Amino acid sequence: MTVPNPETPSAAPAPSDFIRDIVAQHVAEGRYSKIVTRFPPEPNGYLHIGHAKSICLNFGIARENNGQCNLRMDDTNPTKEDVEYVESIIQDVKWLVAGWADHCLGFKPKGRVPQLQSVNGASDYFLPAVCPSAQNSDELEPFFASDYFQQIYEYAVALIRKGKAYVCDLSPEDTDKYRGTPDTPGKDSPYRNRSVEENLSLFERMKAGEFPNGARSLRAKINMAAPNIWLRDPVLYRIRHAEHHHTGNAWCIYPMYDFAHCLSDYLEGVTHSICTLEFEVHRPLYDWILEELGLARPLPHQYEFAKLIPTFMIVSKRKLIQLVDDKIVSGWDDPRMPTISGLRRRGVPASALRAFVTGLGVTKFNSVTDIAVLEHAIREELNKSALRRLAVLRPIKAVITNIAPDQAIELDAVNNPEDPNAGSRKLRFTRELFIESDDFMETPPPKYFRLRPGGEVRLKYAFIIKCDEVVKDASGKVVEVRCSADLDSRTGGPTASRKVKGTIHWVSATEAIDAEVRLYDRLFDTAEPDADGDFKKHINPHSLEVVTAKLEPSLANASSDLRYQFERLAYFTLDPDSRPGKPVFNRTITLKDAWAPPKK
RNA sequence: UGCCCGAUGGUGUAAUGGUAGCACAAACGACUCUGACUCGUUUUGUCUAGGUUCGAGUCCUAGUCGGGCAGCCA
Repeated sequence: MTVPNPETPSAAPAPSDFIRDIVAQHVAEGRYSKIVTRFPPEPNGYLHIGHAKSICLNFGIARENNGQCNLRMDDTNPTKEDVEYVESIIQDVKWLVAGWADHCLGFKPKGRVPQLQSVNGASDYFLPAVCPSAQNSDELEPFFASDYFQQIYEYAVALIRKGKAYVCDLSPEDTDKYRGTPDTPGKDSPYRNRSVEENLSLFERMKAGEFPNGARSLRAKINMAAPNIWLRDPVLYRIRHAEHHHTGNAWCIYPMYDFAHCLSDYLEGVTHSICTLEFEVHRPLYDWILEELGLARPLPHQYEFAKLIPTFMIVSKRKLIQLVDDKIVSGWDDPRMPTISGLRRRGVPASALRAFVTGLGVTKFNSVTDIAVLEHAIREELNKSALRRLAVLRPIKAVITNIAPDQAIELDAVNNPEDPNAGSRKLRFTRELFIESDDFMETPPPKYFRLRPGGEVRLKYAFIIKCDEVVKDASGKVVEVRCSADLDSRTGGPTASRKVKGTIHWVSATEAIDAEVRLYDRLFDTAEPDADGDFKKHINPHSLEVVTAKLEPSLANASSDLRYQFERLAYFTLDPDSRPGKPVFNRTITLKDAWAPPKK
């Protein structure tokens, strides 16, 4: 059975942007034998919605060009990284890409490191990818920059031999001072002109662990007066006596991002290295390193785009960590978090996330994306796929006085009006019901077309009822409404077509099940929570409200693989906290509500 | 007063020298056994000043405004 995939090129035009234009041109020129991109997170936090944009760009380009996109841990800083993050990243990427670009997901055999090969007579390291959908993925793993430490070390030695790198004894503080500022040139390190032999020996001793952290570094010898700060003899290697999550204690010197990244791209045969705008000024260094090394195969090139900044969210790993550590949220996967795992738990389908980010486009303009665009993408997807169910979040009792206490009337209810194949189910109508407290008002404002004393309303899939009597408790609060049903008005009945303005949802009080329902809302109450640098001041106090709701009985068998629309309310998904007989539902997003009750 | 990048409705984005279009948002209306969905209508835009050209959002020059860069972070 093949279901038309709305994301296939035939159904929707492939996205176009300045990076895809460049790739298309390279394909036309036959510049590379295969288009290879990569998604290279540092495992020092969970992936968030901003990463989703990068993932969709990199995997999208791979997919559109029969290429591949390698997942690579950019793990060159042992003091900040952890396997917990490695595992969450793998899970999140697989989830986002599943059924869309998993055939392009580049992994490698476990433990495999770059192999020496001969290219045009030159020896050359290379580590090709395999794509897991075609292989046994238990034997595969993502790429790790740390798997290349030996090769990267050898490249450093090659640079030293060329006189293009030197060991510097300046302390980190002095290195800063010598660097100058953006508008004043730096000055040469006193160690800049050491002999190749001395550099080789010192670098070897750095590797052997003879020096403490910070005592020496390996630096590229470029130009201390360069207008671009990153060309002022940047540090290539630093000493870090620390255990690494992937390489253990094998190394005490670790390459810096700039040195490791371009070489990792090269080793994997990456053709297009796509990153965010802040790396633009690093590009000359990226190119310098690869060019100086005289490598055998075609070189990768770096392209930059503007990252995603959504309103009502913060997208900074450092700040996200604070939300977790300060227990403002329950964890990285709290459904209010902008993390991929949070969005997943919230009930956002991967396809909606993909549709959202691809609809954004790719440019170099620093923009702010209205959260409404994300919400629209979620509703659009869920409207097509969610099963409709009846549920009452804040119940008040409605007694239908002309139904006998032991009577139960079976009714048909459509599962999804947008999808005829979703079928229908039976609902049982009884004398005692619950209706939404919002759906009854004793003294309603104008244009309120729900239930009121003496008024009529249709109960969805059932009868038109009339409110005859209102029962209040001692404090005057309405606790029950007593109504009579027009028994001819059920679907298909003689008076079914009677015009009644309002239709409300209901559940049988005698048959409904209880469930914990978590009503999530935006985590922040202002569009740009970090604009004043103090995002914690702007936490929305109503970002989570928990209610015990009354659900139609079929929801006892809800599946965590499915999405539900509680009619007239919102979309929901089952939370992993659910236990047999004790379901927990998360509100993904409300339905749009064009009715604005008059404000007092 | 260094270097790099950018600027199109409220927001995001398209137009690759030839009618400024699309989406979201907003407003109004139609439909409705979901005040949902769907459909229709409407409002709002090329940063400024020069120049090239028959013709400029697009090319050139200058300016203005915004972002990035001074980690042995990535």
